[in-house]
Amino acid sequence: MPKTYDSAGTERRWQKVWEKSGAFTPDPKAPGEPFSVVIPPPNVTGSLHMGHAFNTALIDTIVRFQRLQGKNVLCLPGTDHASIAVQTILEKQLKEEGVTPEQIGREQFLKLAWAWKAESGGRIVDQLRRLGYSVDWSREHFTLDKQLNRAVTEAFVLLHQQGLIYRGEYLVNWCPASGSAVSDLEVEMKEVEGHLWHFRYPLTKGPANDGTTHLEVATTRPETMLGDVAVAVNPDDERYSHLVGHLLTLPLVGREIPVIADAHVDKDFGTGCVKVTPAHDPNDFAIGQRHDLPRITIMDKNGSMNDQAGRFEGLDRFDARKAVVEALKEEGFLVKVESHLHSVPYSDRGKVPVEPLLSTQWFVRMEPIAARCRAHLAKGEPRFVPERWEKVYRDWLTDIRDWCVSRQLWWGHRIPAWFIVSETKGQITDKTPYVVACSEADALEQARAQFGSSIEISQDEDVLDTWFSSGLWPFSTLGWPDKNSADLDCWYPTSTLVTGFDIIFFWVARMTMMAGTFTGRMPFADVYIHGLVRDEQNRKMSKSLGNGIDPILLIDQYGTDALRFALVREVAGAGQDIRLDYDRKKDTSATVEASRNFANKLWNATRFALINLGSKPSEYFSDIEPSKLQLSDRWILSRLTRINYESLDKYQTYGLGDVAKGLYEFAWNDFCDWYLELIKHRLNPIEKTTETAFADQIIVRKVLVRVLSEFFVLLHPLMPHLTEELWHALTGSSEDKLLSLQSWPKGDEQYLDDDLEVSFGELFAAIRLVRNLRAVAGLKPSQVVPVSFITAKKDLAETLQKAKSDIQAVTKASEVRILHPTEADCQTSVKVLAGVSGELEVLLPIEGLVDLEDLRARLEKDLLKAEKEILALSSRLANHNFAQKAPVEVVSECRAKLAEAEIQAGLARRRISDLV
RNA sequence: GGGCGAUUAGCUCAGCGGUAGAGCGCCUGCCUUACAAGCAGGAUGUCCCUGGUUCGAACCCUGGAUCGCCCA
Repeated sequence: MPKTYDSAGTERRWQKVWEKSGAFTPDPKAPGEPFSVVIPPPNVTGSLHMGHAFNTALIDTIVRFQRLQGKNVLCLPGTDHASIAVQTILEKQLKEEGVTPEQIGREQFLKLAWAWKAESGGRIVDQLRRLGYSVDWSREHFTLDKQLNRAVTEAFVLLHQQGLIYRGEYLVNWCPASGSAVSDLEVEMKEVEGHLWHFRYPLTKGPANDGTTHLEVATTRPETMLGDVAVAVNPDDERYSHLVGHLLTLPLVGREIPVIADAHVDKDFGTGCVKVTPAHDPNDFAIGQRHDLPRITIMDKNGSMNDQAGRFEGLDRFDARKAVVEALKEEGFLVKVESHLHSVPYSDRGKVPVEPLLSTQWFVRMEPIAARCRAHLAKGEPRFVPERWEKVYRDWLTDIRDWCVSRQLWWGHRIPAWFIVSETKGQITDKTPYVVACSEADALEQARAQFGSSIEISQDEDVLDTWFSSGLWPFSTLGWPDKNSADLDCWYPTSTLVTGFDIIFFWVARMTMMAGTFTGRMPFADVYIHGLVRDEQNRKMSKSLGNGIDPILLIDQYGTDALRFALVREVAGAGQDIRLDYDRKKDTSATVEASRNFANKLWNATRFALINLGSKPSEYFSDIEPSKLQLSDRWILSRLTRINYESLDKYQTYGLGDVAKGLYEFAWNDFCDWYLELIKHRLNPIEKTTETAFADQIIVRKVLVRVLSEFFVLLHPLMPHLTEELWHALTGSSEDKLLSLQSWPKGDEQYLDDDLEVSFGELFAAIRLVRNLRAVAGLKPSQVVPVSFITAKKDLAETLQKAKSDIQAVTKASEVRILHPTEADCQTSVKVLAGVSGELEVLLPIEGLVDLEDLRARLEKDLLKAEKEILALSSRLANHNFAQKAPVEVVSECRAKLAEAEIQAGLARRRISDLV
């Protein structure tokens, strides 16, 4: 074995072996409780980012753990077609070539899109493989593949049959950049420093009774005044109530518009007069509905002014704003301009302000669907981890709005609706009748039944929101709508969904709604919500900021296992964002490097074991006879059992960060730093020939392989490649026997020993003290000196006595003596180096080498600490309330501590006076 | 406007009623035949502020500050 672990070669090799073995391709008929996870399908928009790596690390850890529990585990992979994102990329590419999508046509465009999918999707799938994802690639799906298209079509038709889909003219969020409607969720509100313009709208029939000649309105969007159809005031606003019903003349346009009263107008905002533009503002749209006002659209779908805008026709919406303000100013209607901070809706994808635009779209009626989810949630379905996200989810379901599902794009699931165009002279208008069907043939049949045989139909040009297909993901990928799918029977509902909080509404809620509607069940039992990976400045990683950290770069440098371990280890506070440190100049990450070092540590610990196991390591995988164990063996076996139980518990309750931390500490501190050091002298006994030394060598080898081989199972979900490699190296198993498919070790309860672990804590403190004194004395590692331990504590003395040879080895002692304070020789040695730990004194009899002042300072520090503790403890005990009200065990513990501190102080004092 | 989260060592974070921890960084000494990606030893904190509950608060409750997020 080489001295350092080669992650790259090892990882690649096991990834191939795993995939070839079919270990992760489960059989629905196999025994074992089913456990299933569908992965959040990454968009085929480029390459994997750190968020995917994080999500993958968590899912794969869970899934591999469940496999070790003997479950029949399916982890189903796939990718998402991401309509808008992909279409945007392609359009940009075409634009560079000077071509528009319209010029090449739908068919050709889709060919390009599929080519893009093949390339980008392929790259992403390769990257998922490099993360060591133990998914079943034979069941891979793409949200736009045939099977899923069938599911989407079926779902749309069923929703339509149930009256949950409707088509209508509404104000939608129009993204001029992508040329499509987007849903409410795809709109992001941004605080923008804008202006509030005040205009004067004159009364049409001259001054009113009180002499009023005009009303003053305030707006943040002056260009929309071209589409104004009224001015609204609050009915309780005495300033204007007498004017309600009067007509105003709209400047620049000349249209006569009424003054109306509407309770939703805020009297205190601006002038209390609101211009009403139903076709361009959601609030105004509502006012328009209440007052039966006309809707005048003044913009086209590119965001420029249409023929309703008169002389402003053709101007882009932002240029039109300037022009309208200028014109109003020239004609004397502009009163004033104020700075004004307000929220502007931006398109998530297009990164431009969304335009509320009147258009005919398809909608899903959400309330009845959401109500079903709320009923499930009341029964705890699904269960959110951490719990607090449940409220977020419930609140959204409670105040839900209908979902605009049509997108004016080509890349996506085409809406299965056909217009009977012959009814409207070959044109598709808002009034054209339509049928919804699973196929064109069905549609034609339906249409003929309704409208006669000589009709012509034409399919809707639009596609569905990508999330519509993602919403079906947990069951469409398992075979729905097929009635008899073995996969669906076995693995649906799925066990756990793991995803970021940022898509609870987009995805989690859509899946529960779709699943509730089509399967009558919630699609997963648990939802494990994690945070986002942020950059070193705590910023969200994003393409536009260019602050993403490429996981592959870190994998190349430190290995997949190191990256995975680092990510999971940081996640202890579940649901919290994690910040990954990163040096952009050097492309290094100290956090991941630390995990890489951990991997290397384990590599070397195994290497050490193999060096010391002789020619046939496999001989030591046999039962351990407890009677032959030494104290340190019992101690490490106790620790092993404990970490086994703790890890099991934490894995099951999604405490993955705790598992990682616990295993790290066990391996590095308990096993490497202590146990391996304690047994070195037994593995290489000086008197190799004696019977007892030989027998002891065998037992220690057995313990060594037991601890390591079990530990590899416990760690395997977190560092799959490394553990698979080391487990094979240690056990000598052939490649067709995989650690990935082993069982979780049940843990040997007989070794759990609290008292032993406590006394080993004291033992370690004593050893540290010796080392410390050696450092003070400036002793070279090679110099051996005798060491005396003096204590009145019986059990501690016993432990020390039993571990005497171990202590001698790790303290480089020529001789170890364990003495009771009454024994004379400890009193007489004046020229010694002494230290105090708890109720234990340590003496190193060496002369001349010591800096006495250094030692005095040390002892005085010890004394001070002890005295401080005595003060704190005794004053607490002096408090009657404490003695009376605190639990007895706390009080007695306090007394014990005080006694110990007093002994310690006494020892320190005496040693100081001995120094002279 | 409503809600959620965070605030602990220089940095990243654990701890969530019994008097403060880890990793990294830092200081000192070591190439001690598993590992210098390492070993041994060491230093480091008004646990954001404010009241309160309690024998006892980093932890629970009031109020506030700062930062971040979600929904209107």
